[in-house]
Amino acid sequence: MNGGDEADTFQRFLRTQGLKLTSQRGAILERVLTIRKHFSAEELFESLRAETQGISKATVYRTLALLVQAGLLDEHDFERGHKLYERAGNHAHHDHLICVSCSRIVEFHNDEIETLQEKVAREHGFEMVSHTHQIFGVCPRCKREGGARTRRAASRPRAPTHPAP
Amino acid sequence: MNGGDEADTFQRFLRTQGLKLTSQRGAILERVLTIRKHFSAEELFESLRAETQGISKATVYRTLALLVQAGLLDEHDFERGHKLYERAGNHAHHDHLICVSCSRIVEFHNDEIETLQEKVAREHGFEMVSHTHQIFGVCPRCKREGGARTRRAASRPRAPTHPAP
DNA sequence: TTCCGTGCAAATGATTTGCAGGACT
DNA sequence: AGTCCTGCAAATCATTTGCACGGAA
Repeated sequence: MNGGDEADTFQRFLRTQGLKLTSQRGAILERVLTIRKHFSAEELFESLRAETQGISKATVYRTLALLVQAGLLDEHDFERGHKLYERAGNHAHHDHLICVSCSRIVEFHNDEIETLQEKVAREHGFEMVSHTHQIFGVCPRCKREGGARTRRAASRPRAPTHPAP
Repeated sequence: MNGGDEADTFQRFLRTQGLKLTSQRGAILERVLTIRKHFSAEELFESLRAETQGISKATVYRTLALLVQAGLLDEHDFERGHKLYERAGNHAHHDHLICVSCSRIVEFHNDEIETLQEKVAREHGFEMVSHTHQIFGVCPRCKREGGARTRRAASRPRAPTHPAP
């Protein structure tokens, strides 16, 4: 579950696909492993552009896809037209609470909900494969401060994509 | 909860915004009210293009946004880069089961999950505003038939955006 | 008469892809 | 040698927007 393991996992994955571990892929993996929060392809690209002698955006996108396939990253669709990634495997499965004011993301896990989901799927004859569960709300800090804070692009006040329950 | 009501609601909404109920907006609302399932802007546009003397795609997009604001439609982000809409208010709140094979969408509602969500939000100090909950799996028909069926674009085998739980 | 709306086409913006020269095995 | 890769730029694709003319209140 440390970097070495994940480099090995990636290495192995690439081998099974007849692919190679290039310096760019190595640099991307290494950087990705240092990021603790959710990040976009763009952010990763910017972060790499500086130091490493430049990795193209196309390669970042291509490598992120590989890392997702290898099971090292999870991919989320919190905001339309803007995927976010996070390290997989270092936490147990979790879903997300998202602040509608500052876009902060907090992870949560609830066994009862997990169980109920399975049950719902079963009741409808579905064999559950995966799920997405996002709760949108106002985080404690924004409630306190009045909510004008913006961490990521909460500027365009994206109406929550969902009706209030 | 019939068409008349919703036309009134829209009319009223437009008035409060200083907007007008044009023939195009009327035609779009009318058509939208006849659709029972989830639909995309593109599909709505195609469906209108035929009969009405042609409504531009831009107007469809603009009007869909108004209908969402007016609370007459709910907007969902099931597939990346492809919003789907559905009539609001005629069913109680619900979430979705989505077949990973044929893209069929089945609605579900589970009070226990709803309650637990509120609880999770509260425990993290969030004031819940809305949520999105999608369960991906193989529907009964696809399980039976082997799953090669494609209703919508299940062609590009969009890897589920989420890790298996 | 005065905004509001519409259609058209061009602009977006994240992501993807075609291509040609490079690199690793 | 033979693939696999990368960087670049051009291509996608759903959605949005700028403009100039037509229309409802």
